[in-house]
Amino acid sequence: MSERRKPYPFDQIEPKWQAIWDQNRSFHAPNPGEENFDPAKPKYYALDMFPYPSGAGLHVGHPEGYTATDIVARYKRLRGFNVLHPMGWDAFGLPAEQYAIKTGQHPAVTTRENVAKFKTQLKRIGFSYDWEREVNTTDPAYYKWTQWIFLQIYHSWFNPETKKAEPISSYRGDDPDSVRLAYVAEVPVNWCQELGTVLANEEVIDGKSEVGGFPVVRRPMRQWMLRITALADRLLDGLEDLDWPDSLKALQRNWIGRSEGAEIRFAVVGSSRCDDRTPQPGVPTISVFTTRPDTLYGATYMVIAPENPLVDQITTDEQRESIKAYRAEIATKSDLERTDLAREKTGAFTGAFAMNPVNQERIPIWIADYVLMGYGTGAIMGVPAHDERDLEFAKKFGLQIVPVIQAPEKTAEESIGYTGIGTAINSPLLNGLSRVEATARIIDWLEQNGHGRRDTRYKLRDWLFSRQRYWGEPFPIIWREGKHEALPESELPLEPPALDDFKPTGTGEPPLAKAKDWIRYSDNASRETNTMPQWAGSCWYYLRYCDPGNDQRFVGREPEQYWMGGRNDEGQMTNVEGMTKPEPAGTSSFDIRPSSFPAKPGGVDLYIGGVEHAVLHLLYARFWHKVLFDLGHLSTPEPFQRLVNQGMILGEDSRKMSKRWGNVIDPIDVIEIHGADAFRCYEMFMGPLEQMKPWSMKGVEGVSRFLARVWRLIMEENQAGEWVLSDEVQDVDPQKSEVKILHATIKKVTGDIETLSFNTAISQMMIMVNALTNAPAKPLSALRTLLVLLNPFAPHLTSELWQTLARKFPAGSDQITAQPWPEHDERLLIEDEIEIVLQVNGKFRDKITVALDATDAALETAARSNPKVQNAVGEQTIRKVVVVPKKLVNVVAN
RNA sequence: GCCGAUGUGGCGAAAUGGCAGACGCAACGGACUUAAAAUCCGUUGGGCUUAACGGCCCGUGCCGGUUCGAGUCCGGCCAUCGGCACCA
Repeated sequence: MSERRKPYPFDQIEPKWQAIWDQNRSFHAPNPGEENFDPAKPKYYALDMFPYPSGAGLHVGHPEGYTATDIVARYKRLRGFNVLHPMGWDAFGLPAEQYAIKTGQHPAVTTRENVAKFKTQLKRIGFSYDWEREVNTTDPAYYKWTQWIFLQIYHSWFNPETKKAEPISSYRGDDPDSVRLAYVAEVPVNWCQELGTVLANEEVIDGKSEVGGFPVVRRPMRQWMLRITALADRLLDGLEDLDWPDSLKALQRNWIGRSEGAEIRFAVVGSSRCDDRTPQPGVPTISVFTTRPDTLYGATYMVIAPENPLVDQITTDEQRESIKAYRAEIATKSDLERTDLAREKTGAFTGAFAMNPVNQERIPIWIADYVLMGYGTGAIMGVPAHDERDLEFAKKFGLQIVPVIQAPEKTAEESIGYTGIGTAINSPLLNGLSRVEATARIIDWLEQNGHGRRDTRYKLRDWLFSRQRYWGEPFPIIWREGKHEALPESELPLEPPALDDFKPTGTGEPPLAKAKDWIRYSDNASRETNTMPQWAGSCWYYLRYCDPGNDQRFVGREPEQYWMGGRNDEGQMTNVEGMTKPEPAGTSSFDIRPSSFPAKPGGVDLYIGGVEHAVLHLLYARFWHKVLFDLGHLSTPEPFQRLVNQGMILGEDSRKMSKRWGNVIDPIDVIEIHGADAFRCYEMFMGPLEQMKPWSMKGVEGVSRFLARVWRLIMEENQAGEWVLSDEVQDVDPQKSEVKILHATIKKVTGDIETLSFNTAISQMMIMVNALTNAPAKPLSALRTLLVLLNPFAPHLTSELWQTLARKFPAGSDQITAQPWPEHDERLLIEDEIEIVLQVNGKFRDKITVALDATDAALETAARSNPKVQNAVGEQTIRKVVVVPKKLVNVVAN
């Protein structure tokens, strides 16, 4: 077969350089105290979301973010940073186990194979990972520390006074188990029969499992929970100083869902007489949560959730049958049906009445499924005049509607249904007040009279942390006489038992329960049989990278403080004490000087990954990080300072890549044809990183042509068809125009890498290459600078060309990775003559070339005398002339 | 319904409030070649007009506003995508 001629020999140079990088440990980042550690270098931590190594291998979506971080990592190294750029494997979890059940192969085996496959593929793309720091969440040496961190959480509680996680020993109450950050609760969970496990709320989409799309039902079970809600405020407020996309911060805020309002207590009163206002003996008051306490006078009924246990206590004998019927009807409905917004409101009257504490009105108590047991107190006050749902309900059941907020320019009657900001009416204590004033006053009143208090509620639920699966971290917990206790740290890691049959039992009992010997801990104690969810390992992997081999601690203090310790970015290196770099080491391998840099909450300088992890991984990891920070194990309150979501890459047909459409692109196929450098550059040239964009093979060819042009700037084919250094490459001074374009390119590429605008950086380099292509002599200095600029994007090609140049023209080093990043000289960008745009009434008419120092008056004169300007002005009178120095002249006429 | 993105040629996209469409793809024309591929050079938003050089008008989802000047800023719509959704 006649092999299609390659535009340049990437198939030879790419493996060559990958081997050299491996041998030279080119991308190994030394830790403080290690050989070759240079304390004068600032650190930079560029992190990718590590992949789940599936059997399918990489697709083109994976390397998009990876290429972006790799470019930044290589760029920062050239700028003199000590760069941490690691990779690892998030390998516990459902898909491996599902596959194992299907094929009978142990998940450890398939995981090993898949990791090997992924690693080979990643290496072929030429990523500059420090593979000596590779981590794998399924490695006992790794999950030993996942289990250890769980124990730290288990041994902690959230102290509401300090607003911090603290060791449980600081808790003064009598029931520590009720406040632990890891606790056991009998809770209604999302049970998936098909997967044989419970799932987190986040893993359930529209009543179906995110993995597999199987039906999910609610069912009460004993589960491990993590008290993430205790940190809700901290997680919310901590977003403030992070360099994350606003849209992503909004997603997290939304998910946490803080609502501020009041809890109000309503006494249940006797139902026998219509004027009976005495509290029912033995019946507790009903608490409601509302964000609109200012509408309390308009509360004309109450609704409690059908599942609320209070229903049994308050229902009157006359209503018992209809309540029972309604509850039975609700029980048959799925969550999906129940939350169908289009559905008409339903409900039933309990026969009981409550007393509105502010005006002593007797109001009926209903049950209805539009009130959810899981939010607030499972009961609401109905204010039909100023809440859409309540209004709909009140109209349907003929309940009283009293307007208590007057909308601007409307009558009281017209204000029914108004939910905006207005003035309080029909509310003796509040009349005339604005919403803010009324809310403050009624809360004061409630607190003073013992009817309620200020309160904040969250949509966020505690994190359901246990799974009934085999392929996950076992809990380091033992049960003795019905009580849980921590496994001693000395017994970590706790490895799962070797099981031949790891299928789910189907009963909700975890597969680990089958390992009778393993479960038995001692005569009177047995092991916990649940496993942790997949998110556990990914909650802290970025910390392990800092010190992956440490067997004494989950991460050494010094490496953690070095890599995570604030953001030592250049922008901040100049403004404190005139310092440009951390001072050289003293007695320690380096000095930690937290005061030297303005505090940044996050430690990782750049974190790139998919937006699908916005509320799962990114929230969980922040939660663990904050707990570990509070407990004194970490030096920053947030894990990730700067976060970017790469956009999805679609198939050539603009549909989501999937086997179903047959539009999946395999990166290795692309690399076979065009080489890794072209693949990398194309992925970055497609468009803005954050944007969703379709793949185009033609586009790859275009970028490949660009790289071939770079190659041919420097190489030519001799008679024998071999590539040799071109005679046109000469050690001459570049021409003036070439100097200008060179410095413009340095400026553009440098700025664009900092802002991750890789597409425009590449386009500028194309412009420069196009300009050099037909130059009779190719100036060596310009070529060398170009190669350094292009190196982060196309590392193999530029390494090879650099080395080739160095043979004929010896430079400091024949390794391009040892070169400093070039700096542009602003003076070389300035021209002596400058183009001025002439406009008439804002419309472009002509452009003229004038001396750089032309005065405004001279520009105006030139514009007025320009024939095209005169023509456009015609008979009109010139009213005004706007002169923008060095830019344009706009003649205003009419 | 609420929150958040996005809307520019045939396509992917550029554009500190100052020449809209850089760069690339596709298409077309030319050079080289016996020929093709590759490579190099050129044209390429739409319309009107000129024998030609050229000239003129329109154009960044829609409507309005601010401004000497708006793809960009402000207000109101429409469409597409994503997230949340009876959250009190």
